[in-house]
Amino acid sequence: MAGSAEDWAVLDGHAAEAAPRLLGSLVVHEHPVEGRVAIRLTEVEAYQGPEDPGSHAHRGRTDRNRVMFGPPGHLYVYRIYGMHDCANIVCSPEGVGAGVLLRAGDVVEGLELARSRRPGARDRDLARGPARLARALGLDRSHGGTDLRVGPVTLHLADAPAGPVRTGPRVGLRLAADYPWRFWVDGDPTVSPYRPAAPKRRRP
DNA sequence: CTACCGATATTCT
DNA sequence: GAATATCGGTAGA
Repeated sequence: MAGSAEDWAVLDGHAAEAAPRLLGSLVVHEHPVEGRVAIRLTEVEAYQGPEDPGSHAHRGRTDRNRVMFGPPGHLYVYRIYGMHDCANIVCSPEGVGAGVLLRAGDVVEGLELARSRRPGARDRDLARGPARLARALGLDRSHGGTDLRVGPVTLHLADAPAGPVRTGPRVGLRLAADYPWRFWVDGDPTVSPYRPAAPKRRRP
């Protein structure tokens, strides 16, 4: 496993400081029968517990978010809009609920397998968006709570991102949309397109 | 490339 | 009962 103990300490502080450090890092899922897919992260978002109205952890511990209140360096997977799963890395000391959402990346190993999991998608779209990334990697809610030092899902921290890092508002949030806690590698084609939060639907 | 729209069920009030 | 850390299709510039 790459990354010294000192490197992993970055996951034990504030999510907004850990997030840019995750860019360029590798997330690997070794599936027992299907095989291995590795993704180099190009876009992430920080969600910092109680001080962040946009975080699932803002109102305290629940059944869904309890993993975020556990030890850092574990996987938090949630379902959104009733159909998609998205993966986060817990980035806070035990007892504090915070994490970093894996928004996009580049498939650097297991291209064939990733393609088979995302039929019809162009290669650069395989992991372009949080639910797409989770799907290309073969992740679902059953992987919630995975220790990323142990597997089958592992994190390999990079020394530095593959290019200059940019910062801006997060995607799809109505609450706290102005927090500049989205981080991405500037100019990378796998970074997801920006979409503002869906406006409140008119009542019938 | 951007913009809009509908599908979907889990989660929390 | 309402909201949602999204995506794929279609339309248009």
